[in-house]
Amino acid sequence: MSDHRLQDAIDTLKSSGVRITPQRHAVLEFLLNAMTHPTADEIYKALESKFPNMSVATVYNNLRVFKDIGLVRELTYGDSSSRFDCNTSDHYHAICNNCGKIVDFHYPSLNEVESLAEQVTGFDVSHHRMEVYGTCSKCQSEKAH
Amino acid sequence: MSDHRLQDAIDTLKSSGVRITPQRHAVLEFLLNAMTHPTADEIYKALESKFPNMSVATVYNNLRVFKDIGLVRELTYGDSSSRFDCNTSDHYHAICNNCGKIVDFHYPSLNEVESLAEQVTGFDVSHHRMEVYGTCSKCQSEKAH
DNA sequence: ACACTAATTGTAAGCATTCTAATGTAATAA
DNA sequence: TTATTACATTAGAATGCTTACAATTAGTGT
Repeated sequence: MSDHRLQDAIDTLKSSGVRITPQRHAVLEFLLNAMTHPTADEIYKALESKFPNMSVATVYNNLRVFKDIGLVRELTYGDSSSRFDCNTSDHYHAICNNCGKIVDFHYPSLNEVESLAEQVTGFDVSHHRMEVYGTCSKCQSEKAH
Repeated sequence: MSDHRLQDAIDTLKSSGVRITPQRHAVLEFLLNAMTHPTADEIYKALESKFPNMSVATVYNNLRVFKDIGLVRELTYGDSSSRFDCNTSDHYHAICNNCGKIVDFHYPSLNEVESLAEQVTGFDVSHHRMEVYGTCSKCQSEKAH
């Protein structure tokens, strides 16, 4: 299932002239299989058993490469470190104020907002971002006690 | 005009048991009059002629106080430092990919999104955030040349 | 296999933000 | 008014994330 997405991503990289190194492959594979939206450090820690000599810089370098090519999105919330999301299909995020959990959800794209913003601000709008914040179901039930 | 908002803000602070110090007053006043969404450092630099001995920590401390009380919102974008917005009325932001300019715009609140997200994710949603990204009119005309 | 060039590594450096301990100051009650 | 108390400010150190750098290593096309 994700083999397909992985192969597609590798093809995209190759056609951009990017070399496929073992570390790069591992970071990409980890991101594609991740159910969460990991930080650079989480990726680094997850791969250090397989690549004991890998540098944090390598993780950051590769994330930047993936981002520039459009394979991953960088998510910046209030907390200190960025998170990375390789799901490039249109979706939004719900973020728990209590535990930080991030859940994806789908919603028809807000094209109207973009076009209204263009009229009002004079911008040439390329994309938008939206998140909802609240309490996840787990934290809700824990608070009930 | 902004005297009114300033006085309201001060009243809110007082009723929360927060003391009005000269530095605090200055940070608040600067934010209320700012047409932009300044960073902590921009506030610090803007006030250093009036308060040569003021510490950066004071700016951060006061911004946190204002934020906790709900007088300002912290905006975290991709760039390194947070920006602060004292316009608590419902509005959204358009951000220029080229020069970083931030322009406010109004749009009917996206309540539907919040309620759909609640159904799909099981979250108890408190609020949402949205931005559109693109090229501002100034950068558009500069690129034309 | 060779050569070319990009990628990785380890560490240092940069930057925004927070922490700490000492000092200062506003508000309150005696 | 004065003493007390709790909160604010200050300066600088410390933290944590991210990037820069120079040297080494290793893909890739021929």
